[in-house]
Amino acid sequence: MPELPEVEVVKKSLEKKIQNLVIKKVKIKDEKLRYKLDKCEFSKLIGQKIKRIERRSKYLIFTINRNFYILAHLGMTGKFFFVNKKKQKFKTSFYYRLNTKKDNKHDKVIFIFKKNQKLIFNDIRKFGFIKIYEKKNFFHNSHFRNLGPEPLKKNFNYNYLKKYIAGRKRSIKDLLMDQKCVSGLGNIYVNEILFLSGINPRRKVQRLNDEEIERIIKNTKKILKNSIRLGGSTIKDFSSDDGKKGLFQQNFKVYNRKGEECSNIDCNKSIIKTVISNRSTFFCSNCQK
DNA sequence: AGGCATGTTACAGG
DNA sequence: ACCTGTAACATGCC
Repeated sequence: MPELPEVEVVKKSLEKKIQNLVIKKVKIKDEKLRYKLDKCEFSKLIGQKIKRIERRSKYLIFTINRNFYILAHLGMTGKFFFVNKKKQKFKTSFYYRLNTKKDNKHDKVIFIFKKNQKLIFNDIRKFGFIKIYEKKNFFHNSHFRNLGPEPLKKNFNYNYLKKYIAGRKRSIKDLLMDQKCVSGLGNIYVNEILFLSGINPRRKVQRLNDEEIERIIKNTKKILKNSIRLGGSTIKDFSSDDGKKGLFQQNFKVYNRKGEECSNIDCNKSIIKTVISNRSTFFCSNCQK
């Protein structure tokens, strides 16, 4: 699920459901995630209230009673489920039937609240993590130390990117995926941003002109906002039955569209797939120079 | 069977 | 010390 828009959608959805709930119990079903889960650390949360949830880059931050923080990252396949009093199970904003067999196979952590309400962290590929921090240790944690600006904030702007590019020789695709430059973008959205900007993903950053840098900034914000509005992207199709799954994938112009005709009106070339910085890269060689 | 998948980071070499 | 590229992590799907 997990580039900035998806994490933002999860945040908004969870916020409504678990804010001010008191953690009665924590069950660790499988301690093997990117970082091994520590049962002792999690037991400190019992009796504490979840005050609020925030997002930084692709990380979720749960503030617990002003004493602790929970830091979570979804990796490639991490998900949160909420089970309410009526045993209805929700995946972020997507409604799920309970007990659809294998959907609990990769449950890792279950937080239990009053009236048997639950928050479940589930992760198939185990690239995600959940860590507990005491407040005093949280702000200089290793995950945040090297993060660049939030792409939707004002400090991600022309002047910033122009300065960042100076002296670097990488491709623009590589740069936008680097969390030190700007934090929260991933492979899908970078492909889409460069298509909308008409810039070839292999282009070296030192060869971008001022107008192109400005265009990249504007289009980054535009695509992220639009995706959040549509509930993010859902690549594998889930059996949701309230129609509220993420819809942005229907707006993909290049990602996963190898061989399809370019969506620009006056272009009949087909989308090319290649590899840049170890990741699948899609673009139109006619529209992206 | 083999290749590929929305991410991060440790490490090597320049 | 900084910059860049590669491999590794784990599981499922096509």
